Amino acid sequence: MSDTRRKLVDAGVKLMRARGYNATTVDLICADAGVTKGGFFHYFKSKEDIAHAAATHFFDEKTENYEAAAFRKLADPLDRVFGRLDFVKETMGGTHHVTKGCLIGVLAQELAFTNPEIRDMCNNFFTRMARDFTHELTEAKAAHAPDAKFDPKGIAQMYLAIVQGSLMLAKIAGNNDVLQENIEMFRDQLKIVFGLADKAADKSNN
Amino acid sequence: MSDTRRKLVDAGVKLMRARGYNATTVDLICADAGVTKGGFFHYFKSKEDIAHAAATHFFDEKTENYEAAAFRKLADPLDRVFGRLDFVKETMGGTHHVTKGCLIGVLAQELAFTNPEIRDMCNNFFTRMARDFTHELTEAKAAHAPDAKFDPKGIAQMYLAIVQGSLMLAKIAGNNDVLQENIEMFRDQLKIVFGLADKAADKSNN
DNA sequence: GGCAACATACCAACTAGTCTGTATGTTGAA
DNA sequence: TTCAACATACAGACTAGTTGGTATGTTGCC
Repeated sequence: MSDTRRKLVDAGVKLMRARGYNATTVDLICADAGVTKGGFFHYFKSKEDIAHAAATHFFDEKTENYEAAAFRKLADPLDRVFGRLDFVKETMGGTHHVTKGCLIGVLAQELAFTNPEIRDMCNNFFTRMARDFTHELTEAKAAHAPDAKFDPKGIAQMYLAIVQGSLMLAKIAGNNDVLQENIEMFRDQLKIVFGLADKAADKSNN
Repeated sequence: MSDTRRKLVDAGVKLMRARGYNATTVDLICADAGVTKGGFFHYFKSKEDIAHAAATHFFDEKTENYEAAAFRKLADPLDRVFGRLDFVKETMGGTHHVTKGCLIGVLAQELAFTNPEIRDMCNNFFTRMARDFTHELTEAKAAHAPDAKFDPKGIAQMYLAIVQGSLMLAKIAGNNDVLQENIEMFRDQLKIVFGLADKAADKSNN
């Protein structure tokens, strides 16, 4: 694919992630990418067009990273479930690296009521994220807790909400502690749900 | 206080909640409030000024609603903890009423990296929300599970993230199911943490 | 020479904020 | 009581700058 197009998409991801959709102007994207307006509109028919491309690229890249991650190759599906949590903790930023947030989340918050196309795209991405985790939870349940009554889909939705909510709070607070702590709490919850915790109340940190 | 000013604040809350900060123009607020530009700039020195006023009004109103809610009068702090969850489920929309989202969350997502003043204000509001719930959890712990090792502050942060994340997902999905389900899952988690669940794995819904 | 891949100049609409004007109080001294 | 002096609460035209998008080049490769 064209190098210019990629530069524009990268700039779009970077800027919209930090500034949202409306505050990211076409000129700003052009400047950041080192491309002129003519170049921009050669590849994208509108600003909304590059938002789609940027979100899709962002999602695809994250998906590829997940597919390629070490935890994906673990034999036991439950190890993959917990491995995912470690992976998120690492990639979404160690304690000293503040998260840049999730582009899908930013677009979703800003455009949910004003741009149906982008809203639907975000909903689609979120649905796919949840579905992916649901599959893994379902396998893990079949292998380790077939009689448990929890709903893998519900857990996956919960996980998505926790990550998205924590990313926002981390962004606002200026550090990743909330994200790290909440993932650990979710891990404890998962352990309980899978019957891996001896004493429930002893598992929370601090 | 001036009726005109209140109309402007109400319009600001309504519009920014739905459209975010940047897509809400001063003219739009004026039109919605039935006030002219001169009137607007008589009461607010800038657009950012009304965003502060709108967010503050939104937060104060929510806070008052919480203070006045029936669950606040329950004698047992643990009843108040669970009562809060019921209250949120009711007020944030029954199944057929789609949430309009949280103004603080919208402003936070959009302006976290571009407007330090508004970011700090949002962080302040979130901190106060978490602190309020932390107090109640601390009391409940002292009364019902003094030996449990869970951290009330961590639980409160988790709750905040779940609510904010779920509100976003509900907005995007166009219905409140995620919010309702996630609050129920959080309730189950709380029960376990407080030692109220007989069998951990049986408590998740569905 | 023809077409893709840009570059440059430009435009109409919009946007936050200003400016001048005016109607309606309020106040305080004669 | 009255009236000048001043304050408050708007109204609405205006401006300087911005924005998404277009129209028209130019350039280099097949």
